[in-house]
This record gives sequence, structure tokens and C-alpha cells, in this order.
Amino acid sequence: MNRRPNDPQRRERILQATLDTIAEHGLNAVTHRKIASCAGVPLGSMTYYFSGMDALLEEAFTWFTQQMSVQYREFFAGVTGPEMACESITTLIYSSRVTTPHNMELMYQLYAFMNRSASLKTVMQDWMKTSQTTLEQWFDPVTARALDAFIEGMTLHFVTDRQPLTREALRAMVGRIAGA
Amino acid sequence: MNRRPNDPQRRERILQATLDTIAEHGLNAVTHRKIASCAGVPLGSMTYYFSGMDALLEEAFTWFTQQMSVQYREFFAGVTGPEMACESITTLIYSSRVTTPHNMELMYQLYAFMNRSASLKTVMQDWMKTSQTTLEQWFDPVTARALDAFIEGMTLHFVTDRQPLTREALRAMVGRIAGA
Amino acid sequence: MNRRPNDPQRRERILQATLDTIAEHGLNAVTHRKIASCAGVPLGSMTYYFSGMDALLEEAFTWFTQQMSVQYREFFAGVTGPEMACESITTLIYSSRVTTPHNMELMYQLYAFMNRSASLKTVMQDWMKTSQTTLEQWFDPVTARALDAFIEGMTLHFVTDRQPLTREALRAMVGRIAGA
Amino acid sequence: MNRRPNDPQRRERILQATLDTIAEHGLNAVTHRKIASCAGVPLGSMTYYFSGMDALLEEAFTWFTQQMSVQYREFFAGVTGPEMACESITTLIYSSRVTTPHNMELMYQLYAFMNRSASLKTVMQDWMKTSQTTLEQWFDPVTARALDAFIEGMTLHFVTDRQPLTREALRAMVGRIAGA
DNA sequence: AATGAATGAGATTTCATTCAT
DNA sequence: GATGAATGAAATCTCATTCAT
Repeated sequence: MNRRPNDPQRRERILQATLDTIAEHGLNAVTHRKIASCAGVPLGSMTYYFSGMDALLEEAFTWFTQQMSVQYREFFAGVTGPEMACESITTLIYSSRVTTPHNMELMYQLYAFMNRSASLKTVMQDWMKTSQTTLEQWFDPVTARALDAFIEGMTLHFVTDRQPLTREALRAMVGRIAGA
Repeated sequence: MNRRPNDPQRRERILQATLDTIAEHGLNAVTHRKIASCAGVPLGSMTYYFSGMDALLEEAFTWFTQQMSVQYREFFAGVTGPEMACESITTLIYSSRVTTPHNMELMYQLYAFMNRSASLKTVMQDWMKTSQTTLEQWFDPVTARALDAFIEGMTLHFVTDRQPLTREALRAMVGRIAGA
Repeated sequence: MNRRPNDPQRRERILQATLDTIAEHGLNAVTHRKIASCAGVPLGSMTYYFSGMDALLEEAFTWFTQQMSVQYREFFAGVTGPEMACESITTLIYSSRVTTPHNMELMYQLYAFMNRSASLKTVMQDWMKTSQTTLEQWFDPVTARALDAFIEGMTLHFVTDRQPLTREALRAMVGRIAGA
Repeated sequence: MNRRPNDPQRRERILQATLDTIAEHGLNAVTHRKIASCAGVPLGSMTYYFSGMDALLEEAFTWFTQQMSVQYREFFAGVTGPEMACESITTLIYSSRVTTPHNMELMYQLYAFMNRSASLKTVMQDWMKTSQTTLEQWFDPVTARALDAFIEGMTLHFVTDRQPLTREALRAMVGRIAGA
């Protein structure tokens, strides 16, 4: 093992490895060993950096939520009006660039884990608020919530469904909710 | 000599206990002992009735999916037209009678577990198909999918969000997707 | 491993092995592995029979205290008067039949551990009471306590001291405390 | 080039912290981290100043023995005759000024640890010799040993027993052993 | 000289599964 | 058929010690 004292990326690398391992093996089946091996760190590092499995999972999911939040916001960065927002929403769902299978896998593990941790639930609620606020730049609050929920549900469909909607059909539905 | 088991409900009782235990403790943290204790059956029953943990989880989730399917169908039983369907959808989401916290908890555990089991994924896809077909009685296929996705996303919001929508706002959004 | 379901001596065998391991290696250095190996049981048995190390130590010491109590009482079984009691006390200390190095080793480990466990402290106090009561058959309470303390201190001297007292000198000192 | 350490008391501070930690947590449960934290020194100091845990414990106990020896001697400093010695012994036991709960706690941890270390056993034997020699100033050797053993046993009673002896009763018993 | 981040060896503990009854 | 005592494999976690700085 290449000894690297003061490795500043170590913590983050473990967090990322935790997410990757959850995505690959599922929450039940995640072990310190698998994560350590995935992160390329010795087993002893796991509890040196994180007090225990629960703390690690909580922090990893919190980190994931923040990453997703950033990507979400960046996705709507250049949007200037409702029309353009609808296009972006459609692309968000359809392209799976943000809602990749990997991310969706984590999303559902996160929903499943959410109720085990009060602080994680708060993080989730804050995220939900943020994404609604983003959409409220171009839509009224109720519409923003509806669109957010639709994105939520539709992305699930896109990773599970055998025959997802076409881009055009999807765009039309987004337009309906937007009330245009 | 046809010997019937002493306790014919035992299998089902174990399945139900499995679901309850998952809902209470989360998929990671479910053990044979907890389930057996919850079901009030001896520990030995667990592997006597089910070949192993994975088989048990798979069967429990399949059973859950079927239960939900039935409830979903029953919910739309008396519906005679699109208008009434929109009302039912609104009530479905708003009342949390089907989408109880307990059921939603299981739903997300199920989504999280889905990718671990090919057969479970099929079950999920079939369910999705069924619920879309149900809605296709009153809506065109694309609209049916959009409504289904909206239900999906909105129920999540309702168990997580700090301030869910009012019934009226919800009804209005359903109406928009329905294209009325 | 010879599989013996319902091995009724298993628990006691583990307790005895715990005491032997403590005597051999000291409280700090006792591990489940060492005890299991000493008892000839698989490692998994340790926490199957005892909820954890602390519970095991507590029970082992409690058991030891009871054993010592019995031996102590048996030692004074045939005593009919103060004179004979003094002889027995002298022999108890001098012969090291009860206060063997093994037992004394455990005694001091026990004193050291006593303050970690309220219930163990109670057990110790009860034992102290019992041994005083035994001596009160032939001596007044204050004398009984003094003799008990003397036994306590002298047995330590006998396992530590380089040149212990002769039997005669010991007998004389016992006689003085007895007030004969 | 005589380089003196920045912190000349550090070694002693670690030794004292070791004793305090043993008294607080017990010999099993003492860790470098706890001691370092108790002494207010960096973790690295532990193995910088002491070659390892065993060496540290041995030195700490040796130091403790010396401290106790000094206190013991000081306690009998002004004594001029057997009568006065008996009074001092009584006070020694009864007042718990030297045999504080903290010191007694350490005493038993020490007895428990003694057999793990040949050099520590020697230290103990030397101490025993010293305390006997102290008493031999006013008593014959056999009486001195008996008194020493009595002190030993009685102090244990005083920290454990629910109802210790009164001062008068204690004094009377000391007097008997002294043969006055 | 002094430190504390890092680790490997080994501790405790959990638990799915087995199998004698 | 049914059970639960028992176990081995593997999990989590602890910590003395090392060593780059």
C-alpha cells in the first residue's frame, strides 16, 4: 500500500467509493471492505475517517444530494424563460445526463434510507425546496411543484419502463403542466 | 397420507412480517431473527419455508407489488370517465389511503432493491404497465403515462415535503396533465 | 468440531475457561478467542451464550465468588469451637489449599474489576458478609471481622512475600486476634 | 550537544495520567489515546517516551509503589513507640487518607497485574519489605508482618464493606495484634 | 526532537444457514 | 414436518504502533 500521509482527497475518495459501491451492490451488501477496496484505501481507514457505517452512509448521501443539487442548478443555468425551461426539463428527463442509471440507482437507495436518519431527511427536504425554488424563477409555486414531481416520477419511469415516451410526447406533457 | 401443514397461513405471515420489518428497520438491517420474531414463528421456519434471504425478499416484494396493484385497481373501480378519474387520482395522492407512509417506505426500498433481481424488475415493469393500462381506460397512452409518473412523483413529495400542496392545487395540476 | 446439540455443560465450561484464561493471561489480555480455545468451543458460541465480554466477565466472577464461598464454608465445616476455628484459619492461610495461587490470582483480578460493575460489587459484599457470619459462629462480630481481614491480607502476603511466616508464628497471631 | 526536552515534566505527567486512567477505566480499557488525552500530550508522545504499553504500565505501577511507600513512611514519621504506632495504624486504616478509594483502586489493579511482570513483582516484594521494616521499629518481625497483613486486609474491607468497623473497635483489634 | 495521520493485526460481534432431533 | 441450538464466515470496529514530516 502506497503510504500517503495527509492525503487530502482521502475522505472524498471514500465518500465517492461509498456511493459507487451502493450503486453497484445496493445498500444491503455494502461493507467496509468493499468500499475500502473500491476507494483503494486500507480497511483501517474506514473507521479512522468515519466513526461508523451509519455516519459514513449519512455523509455519503448528503454529499450525493449536494452534487445532484449542483448539477440540477447547472442544468437550468442559461434558461431565460418558461418556454426554455420546459425544453430544459424535457432534456433533463430524456437525455439522462443528470438522471443517469447510476444516479437514479442512488436516488432510490437514498429515498429508502432517508427515514433512518433525521438529518438526511432534512437534507432531502432542503433539496426539494431548492429545486422548487429553481423552477419558481419561471413558474408559479404550484406549477413548480407539479413540474418537480413530474420530473421525479418520469425519471423513474425512464430507468424502469420497457418503452419510455418519445421526446416529443414528453415535451408535450411538460408543456401541459406548465400551463402554456 | 396427505399431511397438511399445521399452520397453513405461516408462509403468508412470514411474507407480511418481512414487509413490516423492512418498513420498520430498512432493507439493510433486516435479519431472519427479526422477521421470525415479528411473524411469531420459530427461527427454523425461515429457511424451512424459504430457501434463503434473497428468495424471501424477492417473494415478499412480489407479494407487496401484487397487493399494491390490487389496491390501485380497486381505487379506480367505480370510475366512469376522465373527470372522475382525475378526482380519483387527486384523492389517491392527497388522502394517502393507498400511499401510506408504510407503503411508501416499502416502495422506495423496493425501487432500491429492484436492480438486484431480474425477476423483481419484471414484476415492477408489469405493475407499471398495469397501472398505465388502468389509466388508459380514460386517457390516451401518453397522457396515462404522464399521469402515472405524476402520481409517482407527487406521492413521494407528499411523504417528504414539509408543506405539501392543497387538494385544490393538486386537482388543478392533475387536470392540466389530463388535458381537460 | 464434535457437534453436541443441547450440550448442557457448555455454559459452565465457558465460565470455567474464562476464569482459567483470566488467571493465566490477566484481565487485560483476555479475548473471546482465548476463552473459546480454552473451553474447546467454537468462537461463535461465545456471544451465543453470553451477550458480550462484560456480561461474560461479570457472570464468571460471580460464579467464582460462589465457588470460593462454598469452599470457604466447607473449610470450616467440622469446626466446633474457637480453638478449632483458629487452627482452621491458620491452616486455611498456611496450606494454600483454598487460597491457591490460581485462586489468589483470580481474587485480585476480581478486586480490580469489582468497581466496574455494581452487581459484582454487591456479590462481593454479600460474600464478605457470609464469611464474617461463618466466623461469628465462634467469635463476636468485631473479632470475626478482624479475623476475616487478617485472612485476606495474610493470604496476599503468602503468595507475594519472599519469606512467609512459619505455621507456628501464624497460629500465634491468629490466637492474638481471637483474643484467647 | 546536550539537548533538553521542551517539556521536562512530560514523562511524569504521562505516568500520572496512566495511573489516573487505570483508576478510572480499569486496566483492561486503558488505551494510549485515553492516557494521552488525560495527560494533555500528543498521541505520538506515548511511544516516543515509552517503548510500549507494557513498559508504560510497568513504570507507572513502579512509580505508584514508590509514591505509596513515601506516604506510608511519612504517615509513621513522628511515631515514637508501639502505643503511638497502634494509633497511627488505626488512623491509617480509618481515615482513608492514604488508602483513598483512588489508591485502593490502583492497588488492586496492581496486584492483578503483578504476576505479568517479574520486575513489578520484585518492586512489590521490596515495598512489602519496606513497610514491614518500618513497623519493625516498634514491633518484633512476626508482629510487624501480622500488622502489615491486617492493614492490607482491613483497607480492602473499608472500601468494600457496607458497614465498616468503628474507630474504637478497630483500635482494639490493632492492639490485640500488637500484643499489648 | 516531536508529532499525528495512517494502518494492519486482531478484537468483538452479527447472523444466515445447518442439522440432530 | 418442524425446530432451535449451534456454528463458521464475515461483518464492524479498536488500537498499538509506525514513520514521513
